[in-house]
Amino acid sequence: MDYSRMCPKYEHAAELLGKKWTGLIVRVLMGGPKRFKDMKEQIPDMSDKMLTDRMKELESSGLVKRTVYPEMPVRIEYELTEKGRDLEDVILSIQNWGEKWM
Amino acid sequence: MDYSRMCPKYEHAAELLGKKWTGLIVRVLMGGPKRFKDMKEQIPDMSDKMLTDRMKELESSGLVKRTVYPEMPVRIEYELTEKGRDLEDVILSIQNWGEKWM
DNA sequence: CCGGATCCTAATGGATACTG
DNA sequence: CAGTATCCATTAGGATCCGG
Repeated sequence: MDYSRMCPKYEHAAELLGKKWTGLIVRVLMGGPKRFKDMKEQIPDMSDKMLTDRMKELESSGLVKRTVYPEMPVRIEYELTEKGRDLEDVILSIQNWGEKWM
Repeated sequence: MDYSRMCPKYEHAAELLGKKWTGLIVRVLMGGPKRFKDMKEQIPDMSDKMLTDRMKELESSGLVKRTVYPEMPVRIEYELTEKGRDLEDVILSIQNWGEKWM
């Protein structure tokens, strides 16, 4: 049995979730669509670069949808896709474990 | 609302699980106590150093218990603690999500 | 058998300043 | 408002050799 080749999907998912800020960002988006500045307000310890980097990752992983509203000034909203919303169970189970043991 | 200070336990847990090999190691140990060489066999892509580093982390985090049997040659076994075994739900929920979406 | 020690590279995290 | 760009420090990951 070779676990390193057995569970690539698991590994990929875990590495995604384990990156710093990712879980917090997903949690914020669980509250509905948000703008860049909204997220900065709710996670003030995170730098602009980190937020930008993570949003790009989340978008390219299909967890988040980015919509540009061509107003003036331009408005951009981020919202979870179904794939992203489906993470809720995972996040709750990590949360429960963390509360119990950390 | 400041999420970055709200969820330190969640963050810590997620970063632990997100590190490479950690999930696989815990999965292997779910099958019962294992020796160093057993784990290398089941996760052959992982280097000795990675296994050593992860086992130390897991031990100092209280997920794994290390027992030395003073035989000749010395035998060392690693097994999950209750804290470690309690991760099963978390791992399964990541697994389910990964299978569905990745 | 079970690592430890060393060395190296790549990836990540972050501070700061700037822009359409 | 919603990012870029730059630079720097730290960490993670890994190859290889060594030792009780």
